[in-house]
Amino acid sequence: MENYQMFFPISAPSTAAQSLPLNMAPNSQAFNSFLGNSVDGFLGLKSTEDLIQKPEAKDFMKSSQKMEKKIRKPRYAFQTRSQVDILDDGYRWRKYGQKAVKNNKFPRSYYRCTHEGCKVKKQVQRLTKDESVVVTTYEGMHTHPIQKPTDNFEHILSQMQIYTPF
DNA sequence: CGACTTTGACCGGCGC
DNA sequence: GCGCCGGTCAAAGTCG
Repeated sequence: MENYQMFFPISAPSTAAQSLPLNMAPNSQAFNSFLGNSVDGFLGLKSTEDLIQKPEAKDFMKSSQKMEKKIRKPRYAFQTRSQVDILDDGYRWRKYGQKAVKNNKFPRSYYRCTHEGCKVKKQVQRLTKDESVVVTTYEGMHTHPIQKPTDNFEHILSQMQIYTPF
């Protein structure tokens, strides 16, 4: 259970970031325990894998984007306690939208990775229940190295204000 | 001047 | 079929 810290898609020291294909979905037994109310700091993590696939049979002429086989989108949600919405994970994000969320007075922000050919998206939103909690939902995987001058892990942790109960 | 935000419009899916 | 809703586009604005 203490291995969840490697699930952060952030610029962990050197190799950890590259070997982070976010493949924690298969045996996600352990993650269910996160979904309850856990300690402060890292509040939860869940993957919504198969619920996302759309029936896009008729979208075959959506020419602008090549649809590569069946597009199933695994999404991974991280809940962190942070004062700021922008959790700098080492990648560069371009904001492309913002919408109000029902039952939530805070808006949700939509970001896309700016790397060429990288179609990773993420959404950031806060909980109405507890406005100090930020939910970041990642969609897709990065297939390229981190673009920023790598921050070290501790800097990021302090930025996210995570602590572990160990 | 390039990179990124902002923000209303637009669009497709879905429920009624 | 219509209207709501969640997600995306894109033009204009902002910032370093």
